[in-house]
Amino acid sequence: MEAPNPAVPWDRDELTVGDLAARSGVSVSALHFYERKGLIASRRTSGNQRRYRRETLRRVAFVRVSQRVGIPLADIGAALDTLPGDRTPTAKDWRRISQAWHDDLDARIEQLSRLRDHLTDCIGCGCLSLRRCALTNPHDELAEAGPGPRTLLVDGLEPDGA
Amino acid sequence: MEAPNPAVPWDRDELTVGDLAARSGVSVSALHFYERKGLIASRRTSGNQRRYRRETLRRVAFVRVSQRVGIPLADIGAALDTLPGDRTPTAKDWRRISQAWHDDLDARIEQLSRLRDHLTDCIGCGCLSLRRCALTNPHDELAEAGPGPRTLLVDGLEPDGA
DNA sequence: CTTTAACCTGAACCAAAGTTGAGGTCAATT
DNA sequence: AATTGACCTCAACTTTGGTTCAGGTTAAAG
Repeated sequence: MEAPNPAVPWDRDELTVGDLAARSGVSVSALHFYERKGLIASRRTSGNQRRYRRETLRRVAFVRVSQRVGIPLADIGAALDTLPGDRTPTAKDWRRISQAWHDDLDARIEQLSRLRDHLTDCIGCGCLSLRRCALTNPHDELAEAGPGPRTLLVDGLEPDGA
Repeated sequence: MEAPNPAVPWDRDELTVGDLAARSGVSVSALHFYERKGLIASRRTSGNQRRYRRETLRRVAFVRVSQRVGIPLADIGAALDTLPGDRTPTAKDWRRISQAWHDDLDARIEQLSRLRDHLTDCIGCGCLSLRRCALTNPHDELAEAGPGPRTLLVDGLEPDGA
């Protein structure tokens, strides 16, 4: 049993979407979604079913790890696009694209730490006064993405009876 | 000029939505939105226009600061709901509810730091192997909110030719 | 008194990251 | 051959934090 059978319609090195879901822990619908977004790819059987290369497992793992780091799917896709298309990515390839996330994490940790320290100041002085508090004043840009809701304008506020 | 005029239709301690927008830096549409969500409140003039108490400025400032910290509006609203309804909140009140964000930031910074260090491990070993890598294995729960995409299940993966 | 700026409501729309459901096909087992 | 479970597509729906638009009212200034 389990002898290599060249007649099976798909190499047992290929995974069905259900296999991939079970082994990656990602739902089938999410895998379809990732594929629509170009994060993973499949070939189709004669019956139009997806077959994934084993390598895809690693890609999905990378996607999930990256999401935990807080990277949006679009950026993850861009990183995956820098992997070589002509050969299976090596450990070195993965190391390279992971390094970007590491740097990103460093930066975000530092921003959050600064934010926390400012918050401590503000708690200390009890202010939350728009004019004085650095927190309301995002001169250091943080989270300035998306359809922005205007910048905070902050002057002329102090005589706040409340 | 500027003598206290008791006949003006609204106390100059009240702000129109435009005033509040200008002074807080938040758009009018966002203020409407915050009001629908119960984060701020207004009285209405006879002509159905909003008038905000000056105190509202501080609430809006708190909302924006909290958003920078990464707190969702619903949680901000819940925090604001713990402020006294019968009197104007004091500096001590603001300090109290800000403290929660500080603790939250601390926790998130620590989680991100752990994540970064795990990532360093994984970069070091080049693995991203689902079985070995702690990153893919969110036993320490992080970002497990929302309609969750199942937990990662991770065993039986190693013989990955890719 | 008229004009204009600011205000009102409600509905529709945006992105992200999927989920859910309907209606239909494929494949493996009995 | 029939059944069952896994698969397919497409469309609609979810949440968060708003923005934009249409159509109509109010208020302040000239």
